[in-house]
Amino acid sequence: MSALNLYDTATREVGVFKPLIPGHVSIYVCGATVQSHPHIGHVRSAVNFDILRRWLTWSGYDVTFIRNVTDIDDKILHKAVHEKSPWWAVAMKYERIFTQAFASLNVLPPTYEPRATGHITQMVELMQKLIDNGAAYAPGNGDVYLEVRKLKRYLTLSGQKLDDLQPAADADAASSEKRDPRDFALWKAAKPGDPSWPTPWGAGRPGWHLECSAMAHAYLGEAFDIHGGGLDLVFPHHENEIAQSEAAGYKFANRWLHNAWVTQAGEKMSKSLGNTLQVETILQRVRGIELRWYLGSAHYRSMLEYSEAALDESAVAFRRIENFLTRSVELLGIQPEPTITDAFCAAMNDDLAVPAGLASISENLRLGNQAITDGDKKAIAKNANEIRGALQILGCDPFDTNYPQSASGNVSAALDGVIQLALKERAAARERKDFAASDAIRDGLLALGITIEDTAQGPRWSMEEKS
RNA sequence: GGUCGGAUGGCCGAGAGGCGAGGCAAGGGACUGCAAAUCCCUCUACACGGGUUCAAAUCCCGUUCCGACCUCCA
Repeated sequence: MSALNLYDTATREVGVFKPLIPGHVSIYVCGATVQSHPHIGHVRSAVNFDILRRWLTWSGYDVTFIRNVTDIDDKILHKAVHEKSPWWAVAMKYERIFTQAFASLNVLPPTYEPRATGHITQMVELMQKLIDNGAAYAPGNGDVYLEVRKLKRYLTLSGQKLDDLQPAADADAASSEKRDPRDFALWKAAKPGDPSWPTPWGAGRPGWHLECSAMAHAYLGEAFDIHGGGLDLVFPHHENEIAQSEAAGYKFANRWLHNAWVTQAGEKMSKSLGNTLQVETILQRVRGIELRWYLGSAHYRSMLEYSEAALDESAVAFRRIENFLTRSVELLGIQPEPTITDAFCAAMNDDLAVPAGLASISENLRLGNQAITDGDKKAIAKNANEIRGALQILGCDPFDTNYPQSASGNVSAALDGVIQLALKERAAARERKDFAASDAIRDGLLALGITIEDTAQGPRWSMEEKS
């Protein structure tokens, strides 16, 4: 088996992945700031990292996967005013919606999912360490800032130079206590009415995603293998996490992975552009497993240009695969045993080249369908096993009970009985060449969403499933 | 202004010096009472201009266009 190669944003190169502790992989992924409904860009990120996680697990690693929830920030407070609801109620409401969205796409729950507000103690400890080290300062107004000029390695992830940055909007030095306009707030002094927690420097709340540094350290220690997130987090979010963590003496992340966006008309999906597509909306069009197949099918570092046509096409393609697996179960009487082919393995090991893996699934599908025609049970099983193995890594295994399964036993048995009666009538009509009658039965069933296909093994029926 | 990505056939989408990934659509064929499903065959390509090389979609230089980030976006 080839070794896993992964891209690293810090070096901009694909290289062999070597975990810090053999056999174990620690991952921290920046999760949601729970201030609104998830759009499909959010869940793409989750799907991409879920595929990474499943692949690592399949490869034999023991994976610790931390994905945080940021449940306190300016936007949440803003939303709380807007929704006339306490900030914590807003955060919890959207957290639940995110969790629901992840679950409907079969994104595995993280090993642990820490919330920012549960880690104020760790943040205060981290700030104390930074102040003791001379990297941060508290000017006395309740804020705590990181002094970026003191950091030699600042901005190495994004490859920028401090002096080239456009000055921040709040850079009017007169009103600021900052020593440099580019210094960023680790902690923000409480404004009247805002939630706050006590610290040695005054009551306030977390500033610039201090929580990610604090929580990554709390659960993964001084150093960990992979830090992930969306491409737009590279700067400033991840730069600042690095700055905070390294200035505190931590080694922090060994490797950085960033997923690209879902775009529309070439533009990133974002609230400010008003072009977001909510997960709940898309799930009225396709099932969760189909949305996941669509989002996972592009390479994680490529932009995914959304269109309804592409989504529909992708869903149809998935149903073809699913249909083959269903037929293989009908013909063999057992569910496929997941197997990973060399081709799929090589693709995944090449920086998670899912599109190349999809080509190998296509090959399996072609051979599998051929095998059904030939009645070659051994070949049917082989290809079904290999397809199911690949689908399992992609989180799109139709037999996975995390996805809604078809109707309950006795209802579907009754339905099957009713349809078999109709099919018997149709067979009799065909026998006496009364095709008008036989087609009427088929059309009638089709109108109910039930498709009849005549196969070498006799007629089979299927019903379109809703998510 | 700085940093970083991208442009591939009708469409989607890989590849990163030689052998035209794959899918969808289209056309033809097989099968079928007809459908559906399935299989087989065929077709179309690397934004532009130079250069390096025996060989460039791939490397180099330049150009055009598109996008992202530059202090609370996945």
